[in-house]
Amino acid sequence: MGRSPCCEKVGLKKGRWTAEEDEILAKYIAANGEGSWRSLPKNAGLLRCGKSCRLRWINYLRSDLKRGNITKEEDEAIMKLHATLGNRWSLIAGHLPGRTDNEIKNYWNSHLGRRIDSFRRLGLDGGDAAVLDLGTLPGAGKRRGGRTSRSAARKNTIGGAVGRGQQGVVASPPVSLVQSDHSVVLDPDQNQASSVTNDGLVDANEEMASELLCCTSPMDGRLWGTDAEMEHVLLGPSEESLAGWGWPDQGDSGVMTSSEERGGGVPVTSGQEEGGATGLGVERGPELVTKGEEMVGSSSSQAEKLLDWDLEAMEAKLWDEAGEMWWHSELQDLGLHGLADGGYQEEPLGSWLIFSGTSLGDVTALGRCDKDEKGFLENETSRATNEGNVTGAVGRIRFGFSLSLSLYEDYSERLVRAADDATLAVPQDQGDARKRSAAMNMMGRTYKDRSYHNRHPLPRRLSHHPWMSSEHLILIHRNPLRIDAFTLPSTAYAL
DNA sequence: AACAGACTCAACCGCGGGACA
DNA sequence: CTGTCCCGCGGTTGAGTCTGT
Repeated sequence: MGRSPCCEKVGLKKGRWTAEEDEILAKYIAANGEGSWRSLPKNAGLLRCGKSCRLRWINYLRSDLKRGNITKEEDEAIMKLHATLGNRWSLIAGHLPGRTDNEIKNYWNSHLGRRIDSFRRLGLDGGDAAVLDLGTLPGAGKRRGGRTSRSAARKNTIGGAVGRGQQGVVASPPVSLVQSDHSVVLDPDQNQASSVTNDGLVDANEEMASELLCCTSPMDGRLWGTDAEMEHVLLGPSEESLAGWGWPDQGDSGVMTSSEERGGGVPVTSGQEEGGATGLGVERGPELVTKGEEMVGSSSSQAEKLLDWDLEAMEAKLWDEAGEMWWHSELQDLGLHGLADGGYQEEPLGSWLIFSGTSLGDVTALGRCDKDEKGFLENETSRATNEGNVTGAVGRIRFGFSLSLSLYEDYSERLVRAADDATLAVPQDQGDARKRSAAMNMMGRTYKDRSYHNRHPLPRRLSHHPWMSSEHLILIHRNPLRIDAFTLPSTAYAL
């Protein structure tokens, strides 16, 4: 049976609300209270659908709404909450009094995405300084377009002393997962339960969300504390377990071992910290911090199960024949031809698989790279990860460019990243404005190819890993088999 | 000055789930 | 147990505005 419409649509007004309609709605709710949205328009004399009335009230007319721009504190809170709760805007809004889910959603989709683009990055050589602050580049971080002025003016004139009815504010749950050092350490058993039951998952994440807003320690951003958590990230709610893989005991100190020491690749940490300290207490720029340990071959069969995920299928799409065609097209679209003969050289594929995800498990980054590309790609992946949402990213170095490609978003999103990466490749110390301009202009390219979504579906198996957070990154090394996990300190958000 | 397109954000849409008969 | 109503949520759209060329 088809669903009945929420209201009789014929003859109802749509689109922008007028001041008169706002006044009618506000007066009616002041007199009668919220609720009964279906019957409200008729009773109030509005030619609007009940849903539209509700939306207008919730998002605009309520008297307790904050007016004005998102503050820095709110901005940081949104970042942290999103890392934990994902796109559950209503929950996030519940932690930000006076802000609506719609407002936060819009803010995230515009401001924060832009913010991430100005993310300070680490150098390829693991040196001290960030390579480039995109925020200093032309166009970066610059507000363009929009209707803020008029909108703000309207907001200041509309919505007066109307009462507020019940609203779905989420009460802060008791904190139970946090240790005194402010790092969140989960009991593996609880973690298991949370992975299995959706309810547990929601509760635990909300608890973490509340705690994240309470913490002031530099450890704020840490969500993982145990290898058991990583197991669940990797294996999800599956019955399979990595138990027996022989995870070395790291304790909960957060002290991590540099994968550089084991793998001989580019240092993951920036070099700002001697001795492979955690970096979680460092106040300057974002850093990747290794967390994982070497995997020994005794449990390779289980490891192979892990690697036999749909990751394999995805890899094939990305890197095998079809994938190469795709790369070819991609590069041509970007006008990148690298080699003198107009072609480009296929580099030997490395053995690193990289993936990461936003909170609640949407994988946001997947790729693999050669060992010597690892450091930069990790940075790239971390950036993609911090961009959050459902974006997937595949990074690779070609001709000095690191292309980041979205698996889920449309081509324009991918090209923005690619252009952004190209910008990074521009020698800034030379002040070559022309090259910079060319690189930045690539950001203007837009494509709409939704079919890509259908051709490259995300493996369901990788979805909904409860402890995946935008602050974390996992790398799976095939030979020798090893899994590294990285924690991005919360300072990564402090731009 | 005109234009293209980037950007914001209010509003719409479809769906899921709870309540209830 | 089933069907319906209603609410609320998250994703998406597109009008309006601004900026760069």
